[in-house]
Amino acid sequence: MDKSALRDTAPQLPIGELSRRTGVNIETVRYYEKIGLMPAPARSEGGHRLYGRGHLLRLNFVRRARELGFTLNEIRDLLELAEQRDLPCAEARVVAAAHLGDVRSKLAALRKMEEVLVEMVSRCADGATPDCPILEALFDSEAGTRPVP
Amino acid sequence: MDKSALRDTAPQLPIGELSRRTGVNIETVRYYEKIGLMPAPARSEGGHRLYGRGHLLRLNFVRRARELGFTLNEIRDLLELAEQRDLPCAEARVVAAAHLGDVRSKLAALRKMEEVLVEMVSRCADGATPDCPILEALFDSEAGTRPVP
DNA sequence: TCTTGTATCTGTAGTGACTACAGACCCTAC
DNA sequence: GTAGGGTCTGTAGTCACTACAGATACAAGA
Repeated sequence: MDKSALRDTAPQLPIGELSRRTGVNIETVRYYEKIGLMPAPARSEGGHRLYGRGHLLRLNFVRRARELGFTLNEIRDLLELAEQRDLPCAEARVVAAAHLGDVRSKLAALRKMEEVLVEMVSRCADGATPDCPILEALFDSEAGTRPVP
Repeated sequence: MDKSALRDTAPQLPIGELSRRTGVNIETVRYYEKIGLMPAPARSEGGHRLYGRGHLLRLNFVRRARELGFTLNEIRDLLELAEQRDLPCAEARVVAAAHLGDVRSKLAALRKMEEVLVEMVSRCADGATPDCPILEALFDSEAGTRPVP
């Protein structure tokens, strides 16, 4: 891919078109501009934003990275790397690997949650037990209580 | 468990002690009071909050439910159920089962993310490729693009 | 050219679940 | 009485948007 295409900002698309082509909400596009994630585009005489191919590429990048759970700050870093010419790869790998670590700990936490919830719901299978095991489990102050030092 | 203990609000513990015993941050305790998740406790002459056993039970409930990923609104519902005497179980089960559904879809999404990230990071194994496959993958506007209707 | 309907503009405020202050006040132990 | 904690209120910040109000621009048809 030719990264210099990122710099192609020849005014062409209004914001609605950009939004439709990228699947990113109009308000979100403006928000990205406000926080400096998207460069300010050219404007029509009346003040409407006009985007170029570079904006399209960049916004697609952002969307895909968001879908993968990268934070906007991580994406900012990745975009900066993408604009450099010399070996950004090692650094991009660091960002991606760190993020993979995050994803994996979230996965582990969610798997535990799932386990406990399945156990709760199944213990309460008929939904007519007098003392609800779900509420009991949540009230049980022993389980999962932080040790008092 | 005797749920009427929830109503035991005889003033005993200052907020710091409650915080230590439940593992919930002091600021968070005050926040829960502000949004009506915790009932306002008694006060000392000087205006310091004094909590009873009911508050302790309730806050432990909230913490455990948060650890399981319930939202504060879901927890509000569960607490209301817990305070009713007649068969709240079926309803608690509905809340828990819906939440289990949420957890499972988050799990599925995270597993997909993990898969893609692993693939990205491994393709970039040496970190010295001239065209970084991580950045390429993010720029690739075909993959994952919303179909234009 | 005028009108109509849609697109876009700016700016502000709200979401959830907290966290982080500032500046004042209280409480306990020595 | 004083030193050092603990606690008070209120406000603002976080993240990543989303929702609105009220004004203005633009494109297509009559």
